[in-house]
Amino acid sequence: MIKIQNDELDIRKISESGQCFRLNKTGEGRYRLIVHDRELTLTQTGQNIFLDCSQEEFDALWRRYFDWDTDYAAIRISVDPADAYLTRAASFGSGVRILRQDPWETLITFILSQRKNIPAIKGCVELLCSRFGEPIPGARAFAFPKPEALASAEPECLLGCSLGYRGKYVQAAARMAASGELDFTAMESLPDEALYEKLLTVPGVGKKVADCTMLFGFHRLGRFPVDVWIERVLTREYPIGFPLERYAPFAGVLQQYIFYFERYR
DNA sequence: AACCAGGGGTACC
DNA sequence: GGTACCCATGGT
Repeated sequence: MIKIQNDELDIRKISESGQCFRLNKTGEGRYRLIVHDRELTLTQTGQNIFLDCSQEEFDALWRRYFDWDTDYAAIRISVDPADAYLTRAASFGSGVRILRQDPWETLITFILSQRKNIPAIKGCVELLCSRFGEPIPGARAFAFPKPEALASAEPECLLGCSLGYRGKYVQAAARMAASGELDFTAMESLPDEALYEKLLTVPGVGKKVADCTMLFGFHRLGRFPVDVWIERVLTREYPIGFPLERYAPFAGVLQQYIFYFERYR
């Protein structure tokens, strides 16, 4: 058990932010996070966050996962003071960070996010993991399935995970990943536009899912996914357009603040 | 460019 | 306990 402190890290807000579907509340101020083959229990009271891991594990894994070295306070301070809406949204969303999730898992979870609400997405993801993922020793939890496991899955079994018409997209993406046609390591080093084009070749991936995969899975902080919530804000608050250029290197962080603000204010 | 896809969550009655 | 409506959309 270790204690960490960071004014710009709010576990509750991140769990509600809709970027990660395996960070869930298990009790008062208590959360469970599953990443790769590890389960982490987090407890937050005010500024203090307790993690049930060693300092070595934190340094080796979680520090990077929580994007510890990005200065979110500086990003919030850079917001144009004349932009009252964005100032309010960034303040309300402070503590939200962009997690460094696994690109493969991010791609699949956002493919199956289409036309689903967040609780429904979480349910689907857990079903997929319990049926196709490896059990995590001593954790009563399952890792996210590997591409091979989903590539060879019986279609009926995928449908049993409430994937609906998304089942065929998930399987096609899994086969592309298993065959090496989608090489996530190689994709890491592609420039934004090339990565975007590559993701759009995956069945079931349009602009929104490609942008979410880039932002949450490849940590391309400049990407600005536009979903129904953001669309409403753009038409209501930014009729002449959102100043994307001004915030180009980290527009995605502001998108997260806006999304969180719109959903929970 | 309008329309459909499968089905679960949720508000409202 | 019905039920109408919504949902971090993409494909046709």
